[in-house]
Amino acid sequence: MQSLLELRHLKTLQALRDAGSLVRAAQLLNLTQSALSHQLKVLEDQYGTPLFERKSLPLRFTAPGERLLTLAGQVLPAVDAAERDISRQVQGVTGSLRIAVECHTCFDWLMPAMDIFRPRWPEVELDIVSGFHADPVGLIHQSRADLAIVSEYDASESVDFHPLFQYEIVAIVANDSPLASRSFVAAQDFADQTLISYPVPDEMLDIMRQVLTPAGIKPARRSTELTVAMLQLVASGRGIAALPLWAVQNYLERKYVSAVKINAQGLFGKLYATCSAETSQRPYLADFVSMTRESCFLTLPGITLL
Amino acid sequence: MQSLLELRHLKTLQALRDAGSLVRAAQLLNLTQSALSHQLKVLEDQYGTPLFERKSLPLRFTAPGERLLTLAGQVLPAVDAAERDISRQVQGVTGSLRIAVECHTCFDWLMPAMDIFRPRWPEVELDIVSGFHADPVGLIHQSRADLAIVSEYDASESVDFHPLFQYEIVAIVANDSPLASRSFVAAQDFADQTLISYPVPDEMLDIMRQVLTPAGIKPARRSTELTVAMLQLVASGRGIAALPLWAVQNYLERKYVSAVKINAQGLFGKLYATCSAETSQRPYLADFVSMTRESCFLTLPGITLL
DNA sequence: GATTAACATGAAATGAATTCATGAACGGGT
DNA sequence: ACCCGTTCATGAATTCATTTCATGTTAATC
Repeated sequence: MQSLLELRHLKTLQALRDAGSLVRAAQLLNLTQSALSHQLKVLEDQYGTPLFERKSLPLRFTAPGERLLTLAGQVLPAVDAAERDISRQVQGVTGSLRIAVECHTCFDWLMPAMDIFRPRWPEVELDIVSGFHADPVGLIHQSRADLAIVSEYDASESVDFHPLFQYEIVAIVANDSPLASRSFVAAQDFADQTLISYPVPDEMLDIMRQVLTPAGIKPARRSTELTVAMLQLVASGRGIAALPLWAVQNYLERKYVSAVKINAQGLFGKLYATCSAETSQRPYLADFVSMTRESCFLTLPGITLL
Repeated sequence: MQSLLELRHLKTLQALRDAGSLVRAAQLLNLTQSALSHQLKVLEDQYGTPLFERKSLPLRFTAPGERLLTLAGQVLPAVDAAERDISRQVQGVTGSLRIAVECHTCFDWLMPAMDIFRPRWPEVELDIVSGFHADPVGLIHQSRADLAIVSEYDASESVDFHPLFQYEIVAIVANDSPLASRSFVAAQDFADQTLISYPVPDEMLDIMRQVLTPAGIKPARRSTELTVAMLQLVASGRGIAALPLWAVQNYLERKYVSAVKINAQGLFGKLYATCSAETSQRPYLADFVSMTRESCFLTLPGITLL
């Protein structure tokens, strides 16, 4: 009758609470739903009590479940802290993490992620390489950045790619637009529209790169830096935009504008963190990547981890 | 590069510190020395640093090793506490643990063990059934005791046995006795001696039961309640005693008396905790047994866990 | 009533931890 | 100095636990 509780179980319980369901928790942990189900069953058998109510949404934990979550809350941060301390003892970690971004919306999740990172690695110089760069990988080679957030995986580059997440990009149209009631829009629907976008080159926009350019369609363009401004233009009938679903969810719920799927299968943007092989070794890099994935998964609605 | 640190590893590290060597730590954990060696190697590879110095005695930990020990010190008690809380939530634990002992020396380790137990299970009524009983198992059947400490394993009894530990029983003789220089003594050597013992029936003394009675030897007896008094009698040449090595270690180091092995293979006393099947289920019972084994192993010199 | 989403479950497969069987290194004793 | 006993390391085999796969069940939704 030995305790077979392990840190793994505590992590599962926390993920379950944070993610709200076994399926989502499993994504967070890079495991299958089945694995978690088995794991929890073992624990419940061991303690002779259920740990959470399966039916209810939101998920509710039983008293023993809550007790284990409390335990996880004391234990897991302590473990994290200890492992970071050891990293410091072994290789005096005093590096830098200068991040280059090529997409505007990235800031929405990058800032919170950086805020979590900073106190965890106080001695790492954390920075954003200002401006939007068409070739962020170049910045890494020139040592002007340590990490770049990019939307394409290119195995041929001599850098490491760390998958982050995937999100759906939807067409944003005025509520009274004829497109608003369509089940999806295709490339041709953009032909006679003004595409409202961020002020970046074509090849940095997923909608151009993945949909319009391949179809040979080059709509009029109008650009602005701010997402709200783009939505204002759309709402007032000046054109159509293509934005991440998570970035506009709030406005959709308030029916400020309408969203339509792009193509029958939908259009998806992917994000990777890329850095030199050397940077990949740094303990804080792995921490940054996994922490970012986690915090994005928990805060951005409708994303999928890669 | 996920953290593969688990509670198991923290337990190993603590056992290593407490036991002072891999071999002893392995006994404490019911594992082989090899298992621990592999476990630690994995950790050291993971962190890229040794965790302790192998050569030095007493064992020394490196800074990262110490850091993990600190972590273990915060984490493991918290885990213990959480699991006890859950036991209470699941089955309101409000039982009793009345312990019957048949051997005098047992008190030496039983008291400290009880002192550790009490704060861990405040709601369990902890007691010693006073007096020495020839048939402690009977007390269990009569519900006059919940747990008995016995020295023989008898599978035919309708009670559960929980092995505790094994210790060597040595013959204690005066320093100037001719027996003192022998490499061991046998049954015949007791024939013309006075056996100094606790005031209990023959069948409760290992030396009688296992050595003298089988050989048909029945020496004169003289008895006293106190171990020191027995040693005093031996030292002044009044006879010979047979006592657990761990109980007399102090006196041997001060050369107050001499110890001699009994028979070529040595004489070993074994101890088991026995209780009803029902009592075995109680969560605090398992805790008492494992805690007792551990505390005895760490404090009594020269014992082996069963 | 079909359809989707979430969880459970048994069997198979994977993978990790442990043991077994050694070998090397160290530290007394004689 | 040389054995002898002890401790730890190591590679291969084994055992054991965890995870996945494939599928079943249930509940909620349109």
